[in-house]
Amino acid sequence: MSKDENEKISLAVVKRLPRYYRYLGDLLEHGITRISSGDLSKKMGVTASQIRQDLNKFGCFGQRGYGYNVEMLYDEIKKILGLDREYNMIIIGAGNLGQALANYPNFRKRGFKFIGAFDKNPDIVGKTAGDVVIMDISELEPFLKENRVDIAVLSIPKYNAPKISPILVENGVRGIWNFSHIDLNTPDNVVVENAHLTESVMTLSYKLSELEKNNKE
Amino acid sequence: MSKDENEKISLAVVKRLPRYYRYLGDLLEHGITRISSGDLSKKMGVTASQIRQDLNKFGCFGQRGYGYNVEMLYDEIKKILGLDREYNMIIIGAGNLGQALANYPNFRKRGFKFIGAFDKNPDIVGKTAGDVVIMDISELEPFLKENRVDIAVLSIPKYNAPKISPILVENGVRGIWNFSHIDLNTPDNVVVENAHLTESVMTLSYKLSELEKNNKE
DNA sequence: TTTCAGATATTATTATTTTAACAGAAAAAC
DNA sequence: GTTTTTCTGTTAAAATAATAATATCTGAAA
Repeated sequence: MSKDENEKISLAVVKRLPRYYRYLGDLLEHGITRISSGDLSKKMGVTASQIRQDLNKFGCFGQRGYGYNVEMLYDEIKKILGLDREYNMIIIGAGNLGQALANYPNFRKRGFKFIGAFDKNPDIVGKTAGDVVIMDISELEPFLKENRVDIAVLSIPKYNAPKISPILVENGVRGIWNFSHIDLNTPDNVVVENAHLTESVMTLSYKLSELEKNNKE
Repeated sequence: MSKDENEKISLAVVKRLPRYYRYLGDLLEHGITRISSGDLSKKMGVTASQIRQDLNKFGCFGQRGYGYNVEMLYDEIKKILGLDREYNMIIIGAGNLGQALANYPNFRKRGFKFIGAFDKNPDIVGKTAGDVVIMDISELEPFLKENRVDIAVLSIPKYNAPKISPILVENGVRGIWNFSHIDLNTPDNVVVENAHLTESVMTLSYKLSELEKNNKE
């Protein structure tokens, strides 16, 4: 590797990696074995320079005069993203969204494995979400003590999240995928990725408003 | 307004607005009528400078020596985000995720109104998602010709998305909330907001890997 | 072999974004 | 009232990020 291993990679770069990964997967599916940053940039609508710089942060994966080997690069990004292992996941809040996630088959394919689901609503406790039976939320803590849980999906109303979050943290959960409309306060040894759908749709409505504003002018 | 109306606001700023909006909503709920950028910055964990600069892009909403009036600022951001109107939405792909979104009551509260849902799976056509009956995908085009649809939620497998997207565009849909794992090519008069959950969870697994890497050192 | 186009790694430049600084207006204190 | 403090809008500086430029390496064809 050409770069300082300890150099902190910016989130902007990291957030682009899954997209590269997706495009490389598509290329693989189409049997394309090599690609240059220039060609990839045309496909993706970004500058070739950015692609080269982004990848170069993690190592020298390309070859001058040749480009990048698709399969090799795909595997490298897979490793960088931590997709070369399995994650045990649980769902907290097995409502509509929680169940939708549990039923989504692609997660399992990528190594994200649901091993439990919890809810406080007695009407759905006992039913299944994906492969797992929904347990009562009171069983969460004992479950955590008996099972290694890497990621908790938090899809509960915002006012409940601050109660649940510490239980997760204290029992060894190190990753939280947060769909609740609240910012979690977690210690440094826990990582949170927010998936705030409401904020996403608000961004869309902003863009729509801008569009209409410009049309009127 | 202090600024050039035509100045293009960067997406980075826009993406922060919903979060301000959420915090202001919380303040309102707690009966707090005024707040300074400094106090808000402590709550939100961002710099006061950024808050002032962000807000100032849209107007002079604050008052020296006083701060910001919570309710007034809340309403202003609401307007900026285009949340002071209703949006007619449809769901394309009423699988687990589509149904979860249709059933989420907060959308309606915010003015996002589902008026239709479509799927090609005959097993679910005829069932209801939220308030609407799921129609066969063949009815999409006639539906669009008869109803004003502002936003289409695209939650279908990626290989179907390129077929559907032009139908939406040609029939007047101007906003697409894209959950499909593909980048849509749409003309300038259409806006797309991607909600790529897979990319989000990959970012989480990256963060987890970094965490573990640092622990080992 | 040698040459040369192709393509990267890397450095330099430019643009954007964030943070800091501060003058001045309003509110609060006295 | 007057003074002091608060707190914004705005300008300036610093830090990041994106783009462009370039030196260098590779592989293949002549």
